Amino acid sequence: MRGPWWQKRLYDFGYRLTSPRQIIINILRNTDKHLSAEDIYIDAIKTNPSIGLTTVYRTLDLFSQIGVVQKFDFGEGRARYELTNNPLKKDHHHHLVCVNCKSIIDYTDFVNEELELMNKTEKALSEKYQFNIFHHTINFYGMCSKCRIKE
Amino acid sequence: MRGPWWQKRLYDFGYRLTSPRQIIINILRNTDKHLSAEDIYIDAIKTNPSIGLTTVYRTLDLFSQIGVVQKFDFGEGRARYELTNNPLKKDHHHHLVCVNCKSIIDYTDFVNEELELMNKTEKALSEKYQFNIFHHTINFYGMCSKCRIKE
DNA sequence: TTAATTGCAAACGGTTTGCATGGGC
DNA sequence: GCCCATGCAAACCGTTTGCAATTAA
Repeated sequence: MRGPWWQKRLYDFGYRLTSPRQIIINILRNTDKHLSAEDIYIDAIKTNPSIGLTTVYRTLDLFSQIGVVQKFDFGEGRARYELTNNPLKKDHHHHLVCVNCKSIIDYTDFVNEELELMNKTEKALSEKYQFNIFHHTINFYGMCSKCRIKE
Repeated sequence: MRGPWWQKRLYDFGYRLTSPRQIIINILRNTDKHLSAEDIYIDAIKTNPSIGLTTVYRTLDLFSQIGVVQKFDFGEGRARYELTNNPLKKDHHHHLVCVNCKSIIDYTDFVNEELELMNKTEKALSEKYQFNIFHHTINFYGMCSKCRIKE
C-alpha cells in the first residue's frame, strides 16, 4: 500500500480511537448522508470535545486528496463529503438535489447504462483533450414533492 | 411573455445601454467562457465605472432565478455564470474541469446519446421521487495535459 | 530528537444585507 | 410621489493560515 504511514490504518478502528482522523472516518462510515464540515465537527466533539473545526477541514482535505473521501459542491456555499467506498451507500450513485430545501437523494436508476456511456465518454474525452480524468459527477436539480406542495 | 416588465426587453440592446442589467447581459452574450461575478464586474466597470459589485451579484441572482442565466459551481469556492442560450456556445454541453488549474472545457461529444439517457433518467426520477426537475449537470474532473507535464 | 499533528485565533475571500440615494414611470 | 434599482460599507459565513503547543516515530 502506498501513501503516508497512517493510510494503511484508515480502516483499523482499534487504533487510537480518539484521534481526530479516526473519529472523522468513523462518522463518515456511519452515515449515508452528505455531511458538511460543520456537521462532522458537531458530531466529532461528542466523542472528543477538544477537536477543532480546523482539524476537521484539514483532515477532510487530506482524505479527499488521497481519494478516501469525495468532496461535493451542490451550490449551497458549503462543501459536503462522502466516503468513497461507504458500506452504507449504494456503490455508484448520482444526486438529485432540491434547489429549495437542499435535500439530496442518491439514485441508482440507469446507473449501468449511465456508467457504460460515461466510460465511453471518459475514454473519448481523455484522448481528445489529453485529460487524465479522475471522476465525474451527475446532478439533477429540481424541486422535491414536499417543497412543491408548500409553494 | 411572463415575468417582470424588463424581462421582455432582456435582449433589446437598444434599451438604456448603460443600465447594469443590460451591461451584464451584454458581457455574458459576448463570451464563451464561464465568468465569475468578479470577472463580470471587472468587465462591467469598463462600460460604466460606477457599477457596484453588489449589483452584479443581485443581477446574476435575479437572472438565474428567472432562468436566463445558469449558475455553476465547479468547487473553486466561487460561482460561475453562463447565459442559458448563448449564441456563442454550443447548445447543450457539459464540462471537463481541471482540478489543478481550474480550466474548463465545454464538450459536446456523445451529447446526443447522453441527452437521450438523461431524458430517460429524468423522466424516471421525476416519477419515482416526485421531483420536478429543472436541469442537470455533468462534470468530469481530472488533470489537463499542461498541468500533467508540470507535475 | 525530529517531524507530523493539532487547536486557537485571526485572516481571508466570496457573497449578502442594511440603508440611504437616485432614477423611471 | 411611489416604487424599484443601485452603490457603499459593513456584516456574514465557510474556509484557510500562522503559530505555538503537543504528540508520535
